[in-house]
Amino acid sequence: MFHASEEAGKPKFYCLDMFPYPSGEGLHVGHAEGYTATDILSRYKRMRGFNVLHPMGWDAFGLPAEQYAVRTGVHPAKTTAENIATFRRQMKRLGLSYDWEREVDTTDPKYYRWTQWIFLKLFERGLAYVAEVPVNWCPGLGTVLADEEVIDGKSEVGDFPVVRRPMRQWVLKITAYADRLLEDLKLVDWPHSTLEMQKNWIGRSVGAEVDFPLAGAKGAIRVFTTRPDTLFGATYMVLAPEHPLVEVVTSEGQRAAVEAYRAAAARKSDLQRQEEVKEKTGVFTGGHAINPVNGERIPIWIADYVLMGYGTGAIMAVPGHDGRDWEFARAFDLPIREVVAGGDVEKEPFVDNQNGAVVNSTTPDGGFSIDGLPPPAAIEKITAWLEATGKGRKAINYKLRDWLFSRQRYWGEPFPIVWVEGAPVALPEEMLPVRLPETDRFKPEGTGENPEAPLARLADWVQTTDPRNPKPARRETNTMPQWAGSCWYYLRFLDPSNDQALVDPAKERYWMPVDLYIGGAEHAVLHLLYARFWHKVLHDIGVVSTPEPFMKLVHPGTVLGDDNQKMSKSRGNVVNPDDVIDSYGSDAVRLYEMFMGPLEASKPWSTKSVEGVIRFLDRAWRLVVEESGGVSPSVTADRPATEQLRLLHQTIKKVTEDLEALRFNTAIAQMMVLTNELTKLERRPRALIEPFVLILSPFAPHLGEELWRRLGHAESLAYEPWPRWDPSLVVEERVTVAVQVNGKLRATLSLQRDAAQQQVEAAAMEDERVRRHLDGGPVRKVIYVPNKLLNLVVGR
RNA sequence: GCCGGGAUGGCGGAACGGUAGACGCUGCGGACUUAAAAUCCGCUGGGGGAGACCCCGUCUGGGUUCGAAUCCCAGUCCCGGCACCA
Repeated sequence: MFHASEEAGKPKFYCLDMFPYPSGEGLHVGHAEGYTATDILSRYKRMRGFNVLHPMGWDAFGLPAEQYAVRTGVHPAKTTAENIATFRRQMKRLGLSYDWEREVDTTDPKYYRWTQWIFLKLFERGLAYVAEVPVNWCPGLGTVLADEEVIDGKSEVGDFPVVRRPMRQWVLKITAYADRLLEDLKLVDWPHSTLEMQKNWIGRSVGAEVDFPLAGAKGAIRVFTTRPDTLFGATYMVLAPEHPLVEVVTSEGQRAAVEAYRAAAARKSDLQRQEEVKEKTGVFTGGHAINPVNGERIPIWIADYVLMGYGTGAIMAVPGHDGRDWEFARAFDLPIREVVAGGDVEKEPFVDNQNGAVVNSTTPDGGFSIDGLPPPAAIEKITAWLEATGKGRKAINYKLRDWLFSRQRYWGEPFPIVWVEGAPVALPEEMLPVRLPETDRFKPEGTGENPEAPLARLADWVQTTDPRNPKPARRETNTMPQWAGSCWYYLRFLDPSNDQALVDPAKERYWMPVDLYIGGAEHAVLHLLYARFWHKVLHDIGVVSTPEPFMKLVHPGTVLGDDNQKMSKSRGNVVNPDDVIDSYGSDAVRLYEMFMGPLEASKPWSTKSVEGVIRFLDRAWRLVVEESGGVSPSVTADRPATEQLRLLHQTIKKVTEDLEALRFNTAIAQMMVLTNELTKLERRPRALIEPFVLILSPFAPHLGEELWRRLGHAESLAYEPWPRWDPSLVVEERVTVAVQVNGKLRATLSLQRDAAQQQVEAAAMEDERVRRHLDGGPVRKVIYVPNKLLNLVVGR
């Protein structure tokens, strides 16, 4: 019934929900909110003549099913299939009009074959590589985690401690796309906060790289700074503890202290590091470097407030104009020098990079100076000079790191990679999919010292041959993270059973991009950034035609418990949609989800208020059906009165406009107004009732269809044309004009529409409530807004 | 600390710079009923008044304007994100 196919000449509408991880808990009322919104819109768009694609699928690889398997021995595939069945049943019960022929499941080999295929493309293009990288190792989970999966030094899943350690891992070069990921945010209509979060996550900053030659040794320390205007204020340098030059610069006398500090830093968990942010720690290396702008010999320290992963892993410290350097200098009694006037650097760092004037910044030979300039101009001038003299250059840095892409888990996509003599070799496309092998041991048994993925134990599977020749090879035993499958599922919906290509190009061009994407704000940086990255790679290799996948994005607000707290089992305030449907019906759940408040706002669930929307649905039912079940005799073939028609058309207009703007709550309120009026009538013209049933139907499809049938229609209303409103019928003949005296409301007058101003003034002057406040004084000024308001200004 | 978003009756929420509180919940009163439920009708921001009406009111304090919930400035509190990113 809701199958979509490409139809030339019909406008398309791709309406997508973020597909869920099918957890054992089943659907909750938070899911139902977003799904109802897209469903209402899909139904509305169908009636507006759009060719609507509205699919659903399962992000079914994931940790909970695997952990359940570890505990119980039940294969995750089995658990997953059961959970999917539950989700599907609940969705059907809610009347969600998905095209179920397009259902996809990321754990299906026919699906992950193409996930693996995309990985091969990434590998071919050098965007997937293996590296010894410092990773977030989570002993509790026996696996590594991406930065984004670590919250406050603990795993996002399970809340286990996480430590940093170097490990050989697959990494995707998302940083190669940093600029485009940032730039193309201009192309999409997304919530402001999400755009900001992505921008901050990418974290582009413009500055300069400057080389500080070592004193008494070969080489130089390269630093990145956004404040080259403060170069003359650098009084010391700091290397990250892991920085390779630490070996070189450390003096014999300091070696023991430096080694001890490095060892301690390596052992620290992220959590510990964070807790210690308040107090700066560090050790002098004994080495010195030469400040290239003034030839000064400055000491080199190591400290863990400098991170190896950002910039060059080394900084020039300008304590006068940087908060962290200032604290460090105070803690270790290092000199603080003012090079931008405007504050008092003895009391606090002066970090304003817009205002102030550069001072003490002239080369010893007097040949170059930025003194007197405000920081922005100084930055420009000195950067050009650094470049000209070969001491440095303009540079751009990103906070975004490459994406750690391997996990030591069973329940994920295997990599289409084998290892031959220590080198990764891509399997040819024809060998896909690389199926996940069967096992009954799901637990990662790795330790921090010797991480071992569950797949590594399956010797028969691991041992294989080089695809190019008979040489022995070992399979990659890590699996992909859960994000992999969700990076491109919106493309598979377009062509879900194609075994020749990820998606047929003609279908891709027809449906893409996604017109409306609804899903949780918790994916603002993770899923949405990764998916955009893959999409751009697919764009580069010609698989997709659009630069961005999701044009409009909306995050439904969190549905809170009736105690205004986040729903959680421990609080006991979780509402199960199945229960609510049992007692009130699915149309009531749909309607209430939308009536609670604006889609994007967080709002508390109130079962009491569900009864309010039930009353509305009952009233709508009784407009048409009498107690015996037959069509009510009050439904007549009468011509509706003008006033009745006006309210109908006002309602059609408001509901239509509100739907386009996703204001479901106010659309429902307007339909309640109409219902209340129709209820009062003893004779209800069919010409009023039928359009009302049609505009109600996207919200309450079960009720809508039933009423439509009883009104004598054999066909479903799902593809009936959406009612139109007549603009001339919408305007009222009589209007209420507010009369103010000095801006305060004193009276309201009911007048003929478009009355002349003199007429309105005259009527106002006669009104006792107005005259009383005019107090005999002259009317100094009159403001008149036609059909709305008259403001009389009196007094001096 | 930085970034983003909020704050309106007893509650959820409406409101192009122009009648604050639509719609719903709750509560109160009435009709129907032997009675109750359901349903239907009315009232329901605070204060004063017999009433006509009047005063106050959209987090706080200033400002712009004939007129501010709405725009500007300063602040308080709440929610979300980031957090030693040089």
